[in-house]
Amino acid sequence: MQKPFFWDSTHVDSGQVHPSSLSEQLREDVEEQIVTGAYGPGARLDEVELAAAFNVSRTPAREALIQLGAAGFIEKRQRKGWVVAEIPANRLCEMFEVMAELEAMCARLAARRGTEAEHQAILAAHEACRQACEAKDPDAYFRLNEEFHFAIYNASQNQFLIDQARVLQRRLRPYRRLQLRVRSRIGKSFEEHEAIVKAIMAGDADAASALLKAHVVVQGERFADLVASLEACKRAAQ
Amino acid sequence: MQKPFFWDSTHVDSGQVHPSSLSEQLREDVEEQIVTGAYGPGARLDEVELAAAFNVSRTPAREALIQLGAAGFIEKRQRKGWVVAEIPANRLCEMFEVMAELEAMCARLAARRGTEAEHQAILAAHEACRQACEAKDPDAYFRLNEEFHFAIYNASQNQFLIDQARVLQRRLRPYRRLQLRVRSRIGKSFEEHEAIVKAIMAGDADAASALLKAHVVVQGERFADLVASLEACKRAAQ
DNA sequence: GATGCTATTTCTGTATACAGAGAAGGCCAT
DNA sequence: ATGGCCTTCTCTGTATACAGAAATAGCATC
Repeated sequence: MQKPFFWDSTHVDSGQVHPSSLSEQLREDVEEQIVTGAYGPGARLDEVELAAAFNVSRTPAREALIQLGAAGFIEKRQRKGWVVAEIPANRLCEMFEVMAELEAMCARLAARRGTEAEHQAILAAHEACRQACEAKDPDAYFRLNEEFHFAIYNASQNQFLIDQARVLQRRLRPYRRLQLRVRSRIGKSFEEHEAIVKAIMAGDADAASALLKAHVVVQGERFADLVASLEACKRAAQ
Repeated sequence: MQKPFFWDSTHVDSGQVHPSSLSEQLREDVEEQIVTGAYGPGARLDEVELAAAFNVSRTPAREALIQLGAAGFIEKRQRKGWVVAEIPANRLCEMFEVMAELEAMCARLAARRGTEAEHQAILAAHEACRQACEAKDPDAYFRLNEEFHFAIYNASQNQFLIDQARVLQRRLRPYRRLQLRVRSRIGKSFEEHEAIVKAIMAGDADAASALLKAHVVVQGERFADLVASLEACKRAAQ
């Protein structure tokens, strides 16, 4: 291996306060890989392999895996090491159901007590979505859609809720990405956004909440339709 | 220290599948201490001290702390080690707000799709609460009240929601315990339970949801009233 | 040829050694 | 006496060594 070098200058100068240790660094990197789908569900994460890949010892690798495990991204199978969590379809539906409720809560609070600046941020994110929608750019829409939802979270005036929503959103991210394939969804999605934005701006908390809940739930249901093909793909990939 | 002895027989024979490692064991024990309030907010958790207390090396102690940190129970202060999370009052209010929403969701689903057996379990838990209430036994009520709420979670038919609700309930537990001191609260709480149970049994999802939300929110508000004294107590204890 | 027993290897949890960075405390100078 | 600097000590992150248990494979026996 090598002498413990602690963080080299490539990391200290980043704007982030975070990555003060190799384990943190590793956790972030691997989490990103999982969230973007680079490590698919069921992928093995061997601690010694991981350590070798990052040129560190087993200790930080282990610590990173432990953290990812605690966050639910990976799970430890007895005597089989860590694997990226394979969330069964029904569990995913449950997660979408909860996500819908959290987002609905965000929308309600955003309508009721979001600041003018936060409302403007929602509008701006919405307009960005419009452009991606009109340009029929699914990748851009996927990204901007997330920002739109984040803008709503941010207007809730409840930091804990914001954190929870973002965490769950992140866990669902690799699965939501699948929905890109359903092209017609984008237009529908944008229309729904439009109604949600109107309700929030009008201060109609109940409408905003109901509309956003339906918006997310329909994603979950659309997703459920895709589950079968996902399972098939996964089996084919193995 | 001693030779690595792995789990001694005191742990394997427990019904649990879990505590296959010292770090797990440690995590559970320390979490329990935090949740019951034995380690109050701000308490330092030194990894070498902890290791010594459990007669293990730093490694499992570290791993336990990392897990607790990932779960939000403790936080790492730079150059100051781990301390039990000191959740500011406003953050706690936010957490109660989210808790209320999750529980309301549980109640709605319990009313809508809880099984007969699950409804009976709710009734049974409610009756147990009644006895503790009539016996004016705050400790028993505190415990049975939790079971009542758990019974509602369990009737939601959404395992992910159940898990999330339990996790958040657990994080809030040390703070809810404070409310024991407000004696008059117990009778009120029981009355609210009564209404909630009626709504769930009647299948009135909206009423069940609204009532449970109000029930939790009021706890949060009551709690907020206590915050000042808590802060005072904490400072006095230091 | 199949099955069971044993030996070896691998895997994972734990202990320990080590090194660098901060903090603390003492010393010198002004 | 006080402020700045240097020395030491502690604290924490990382590497590595080690040991026990399970998996695997090879061998022998039926």
